[in-house]
Amino acid sequence: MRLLYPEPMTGEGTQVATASADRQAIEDVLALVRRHGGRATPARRLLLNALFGSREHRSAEELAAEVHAQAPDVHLSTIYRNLEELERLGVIDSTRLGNGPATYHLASAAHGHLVCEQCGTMIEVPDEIFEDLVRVADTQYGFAINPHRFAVTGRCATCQPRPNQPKT
Amino acid sequence: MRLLYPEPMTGEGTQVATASADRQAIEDVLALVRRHGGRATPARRLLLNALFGSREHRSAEELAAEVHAQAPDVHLSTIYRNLEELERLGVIDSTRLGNGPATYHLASAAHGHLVCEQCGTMIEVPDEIFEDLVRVADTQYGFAINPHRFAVTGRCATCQPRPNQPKT
DNA sequence: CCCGGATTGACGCCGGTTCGCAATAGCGAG
DNA sequence: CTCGCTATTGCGAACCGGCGTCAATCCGGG
Repeated sequence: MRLLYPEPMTGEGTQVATASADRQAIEDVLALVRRHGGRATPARRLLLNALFGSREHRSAEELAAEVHAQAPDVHLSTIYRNLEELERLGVIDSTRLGNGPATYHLASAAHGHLVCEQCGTMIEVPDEIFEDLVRVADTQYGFAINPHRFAVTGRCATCQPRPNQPKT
Repeated sequence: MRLLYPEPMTGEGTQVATASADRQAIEDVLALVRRHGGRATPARRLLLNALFGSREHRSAEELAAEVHAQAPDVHLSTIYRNLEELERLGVIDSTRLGNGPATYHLASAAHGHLVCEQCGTMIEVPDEIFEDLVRVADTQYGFAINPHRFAVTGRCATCQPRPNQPKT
């Protein structure tokens, strides 16, 4: 009935252990959750573990898979509910890239996304490239752009309609 | 069994007739379709009618509803197939705003979109505000942005955290 | 007028996400 | 340590937009 918590030394063999710095960050997040009337549950911890474990973009299903590796009966809907909660608290960002599932990552690793509408390649870009757009949207429309929640679509370098063989 | 075609003078009473300029444009599109090996079908015409009828953004279902007003048995999947086809031919653009259904509009009415992630308000903006972003993405990443296919999310003027709430 | 291929309607499936409900379990108070 | 309140969970089914299959139907060039 217990031992659901990620114990300090679990990482034997295949499992990549969460770094201790992350471990601390996770506790901080849980403290934040508690401060907002929430509770620290195993599922929550495991999800945070997965989120902190690697900084990459992952879909709800992928995160669920990771959580399941340690607690197979955490339900998908629980994952979704916790992701929603964590997003409300500003801990993570969710981004909808193209038509596929939404992807989630820590808000601290914030950045924009360029997604090729042909091959699906995703390029992470620093927020600075949105500076001008942000400014114009603000001054002209009073609109505050959040560059982390949407994907900029277009064609990546290799998928562009080439001027076929311009200069041999 | 017949009379599915929008006859030249149908617009009596409640139905808003498609303007004759649009009527011409529709024929042009159909000519284009034919040139690409496609055919001019009643469903196609009605869908174009709906698209030209008003320049606003509409979802597949909304367009279907409009088509159904004149031909109730046009199937939704036919709408989707035709929308897809028309997009391939460059006649229309589809844009995914937020989580809802995709919206479609004539490519000739091309523009960008700012969507408030709180109230859902959508602001149409001229392509020019993307100029800088387009340039930077191109020079730095070789990425050719298409500003018509995605929505820029953020907070509209009325949904922004007010300045009288200094987050102390 | 005929024929082949484009198009259609019917139907059901799909992936991603959400909802309703009853059971479970944090955690602060006592 | 126990208790109780309520947040949270598991479960399953619903939901939603969209797409695939297939046989029947229609367009339109010859």
